[in-house]
Amino acid sequence: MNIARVIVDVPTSQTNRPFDYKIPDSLIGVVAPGMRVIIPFGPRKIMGFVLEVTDQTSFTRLKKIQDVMDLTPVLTHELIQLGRWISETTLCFYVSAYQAMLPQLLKAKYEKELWLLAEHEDLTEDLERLFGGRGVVPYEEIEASSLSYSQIQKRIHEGLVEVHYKVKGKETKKKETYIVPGIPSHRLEEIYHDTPKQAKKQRLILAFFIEYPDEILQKKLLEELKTTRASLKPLLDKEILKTVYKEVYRDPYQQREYERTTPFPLTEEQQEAIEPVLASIEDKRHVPFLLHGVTGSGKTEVYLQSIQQVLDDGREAIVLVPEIALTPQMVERFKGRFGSRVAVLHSALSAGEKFDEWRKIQRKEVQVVVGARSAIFAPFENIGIIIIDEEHESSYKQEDYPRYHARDVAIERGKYHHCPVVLGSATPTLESFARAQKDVYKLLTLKKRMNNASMPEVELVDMRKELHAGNRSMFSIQLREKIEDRIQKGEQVVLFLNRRGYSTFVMCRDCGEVKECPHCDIALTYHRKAERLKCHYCSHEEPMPTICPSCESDTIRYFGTGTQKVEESLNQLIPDARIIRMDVDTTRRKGAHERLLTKFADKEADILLGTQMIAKGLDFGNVTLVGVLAADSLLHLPDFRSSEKTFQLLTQVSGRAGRHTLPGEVIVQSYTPEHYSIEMASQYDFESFYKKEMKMRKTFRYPPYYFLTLLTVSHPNHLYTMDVTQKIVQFLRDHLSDQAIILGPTPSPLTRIKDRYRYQCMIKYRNEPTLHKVMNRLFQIYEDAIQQKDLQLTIDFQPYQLM
DNA sequence: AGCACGCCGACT
DNA sequence: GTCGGCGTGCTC
Repeated sequence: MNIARVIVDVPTSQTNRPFDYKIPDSLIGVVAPGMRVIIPFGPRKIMGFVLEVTDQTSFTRLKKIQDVMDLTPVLTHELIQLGRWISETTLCFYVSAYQAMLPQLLKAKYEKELWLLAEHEDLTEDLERLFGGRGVVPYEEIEASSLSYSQIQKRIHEGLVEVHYKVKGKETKKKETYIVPGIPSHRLEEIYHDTPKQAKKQRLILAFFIEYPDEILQKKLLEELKTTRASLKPLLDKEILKTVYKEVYRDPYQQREYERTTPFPLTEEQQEAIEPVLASIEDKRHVPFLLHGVTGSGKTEVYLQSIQQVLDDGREAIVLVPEIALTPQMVERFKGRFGSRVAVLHSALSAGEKFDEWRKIQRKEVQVVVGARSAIFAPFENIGIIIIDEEHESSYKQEDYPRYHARDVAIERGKYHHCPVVLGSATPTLESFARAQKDVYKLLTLKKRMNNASMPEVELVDMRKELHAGNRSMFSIQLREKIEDRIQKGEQVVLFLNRRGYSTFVMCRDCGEVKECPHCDIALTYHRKAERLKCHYCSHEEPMPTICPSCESDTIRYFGTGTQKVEESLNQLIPDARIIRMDVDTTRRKGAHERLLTKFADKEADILLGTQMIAKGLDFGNVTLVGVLAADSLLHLPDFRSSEKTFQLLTQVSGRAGRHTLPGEVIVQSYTPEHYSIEMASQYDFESFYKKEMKMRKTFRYPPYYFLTLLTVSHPNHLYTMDVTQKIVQFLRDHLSDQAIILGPTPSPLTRIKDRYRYQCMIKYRNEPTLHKVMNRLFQIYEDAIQQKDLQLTIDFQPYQLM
């Protein structure tokens, strides 16, 4: 067993297969499947993942593994299989799938160095200058020097210098230094007596350890005895004392005290919902559940008690929460119940913090992980339940390579571990609800809110009528009056602005010219603070023009509604309102999100004004009014899910009001209040919406009736892009069944991004068993063009974003 | 990816 | 003739 099968860290189709390596004697028994190793590959050294250890190979001469990067495997047997499944179902490279499962910090980094071989007298003048007395220089320095790479090449051939490759990215654990006695305590006393009186500090330290022979943090010891390392050093040198390094975790939640909660008694409805879940945990049976519960119906308590059962059984739990809802409030609920048995993984953590949380999972020091999408890869080995809260959230689908959906991964893992997967939502996706109707998922329903609270009354306001009545502000009379009323009563208001499709663009009032990004076909967004225009797709930036670049008129202005603008007009309308604005700008700094919410919870403000990020998971008892400023801004996006998204968003936002004892009220402003998604959301009528939307999907042949696959072709040359897309469409027509509907080629909704033209082709199908094979063929056919001509093909099976 | 090998044009 | 352009193929 001295041969390792390794996936190399070179994401190309030619290297997307295992390579065999010999395990050197010194590493036999150390190298194990799931470990990262450093291997020679061609002339360089790179990282690789060990898939398996065998004694078979079809090669006569194997290179040796140079070193291991981990002492324990970073991928479990299950994750190795899962990675293969991901790469095959999403068409990505094996390495990319494995990389996606690990924290960023474990990604290998490469460095090249130039090593001097020759003696000084043999050096050419150019090398003398480059090295300047040193033996090694970073490869990048060549660029900065007057030497060209070809000259260096020559020197390498002459044997004067050599290129060395370094792989970085070993585990970086944060360590703390502890001091312990290196000898038994009776000997300490002897030494104490033998130590001369003038060595005052040394005697002090010895006396300390005679009294407390336990290990102590070096920093603490020095502080306590008011001394420095200088007096510690001789004792360490004589091995009377020893240093011990201990790994410490960068725990962002370490400082915080969580109030412990105990299970609440469940309502009858909750009891009914939890029983099948508990049963499947007990029977170790994989059952996918869809928990459809209205906002405030106590889904979380069902999760918590299911997890409790899993922990009592000695198993582990994964809870996925949308990034945006991973608020301190949410974390608190899990930490409050399970304390230090919980690890939290989300994007606001630093790379080091993420790694440390991951380490706790790997070492089985925690049994529960609460996290965003990528937490689905938590390296647990004995999973008892996987929960996906807010199942409908689009953030569970990764939008770049590998394009996996956390829900699919969860179900795949659930099958492996024979455990239930619970998908929870107040507004499930049509896909999931349809599966529940067909009994693919088992449906559990919570119809009542906790504490018998009623759903807040929703009032639709037709903004067209407001406009005709002469109200040109963005607040209807009703909304404005209600806000004033709540402020007077000392109650709080949440105002929601859906920013997408409502960004502030710049237009000339004279000629109608809209300022667009020179690299992307999209309007630039005006940023007030910097007085600049920015592109949200590439990072292009330019100053706000004072005159129109096309007609030189000075009437160029910005339009649209941002949270800043809403805040301003709110200030004018109700001057004594205290407003907290939450958007990307005000929450960028670490912890800002939490600070603002705490402020609001402490009633230091009357109004919380924000975008998407305030739609989820917030729970403030004093909020009795929710205002939605522009309900239909999502509705007009070129996306077949726009109605569904509108319905979901309105339902979620409405759920923010009246969660406790005070009754809540919601005002929804819209220019199309008669649209079924808005009307049905205002009545909390999911079933009717589901039926109506399903009909639409059937008519237009969209999911869940049809599967979709989106193929995007991009290249800097417009004609070439169109041409390739056309050929691809033809190829697909020739190779897929005549049941498949192939749409295209069409320009992508964003036709040009970063100076690349983008065309797409959409495939709608019900059953195409050869689809993956055909797509693979397609990649093979265009492999050369992709490598050499800068062509890009992206394939997204079951896309969420159609852009 | 990154590198070597190899075959063509334009220069000391 | 040779230096250097980049198309082609390989990495256990």
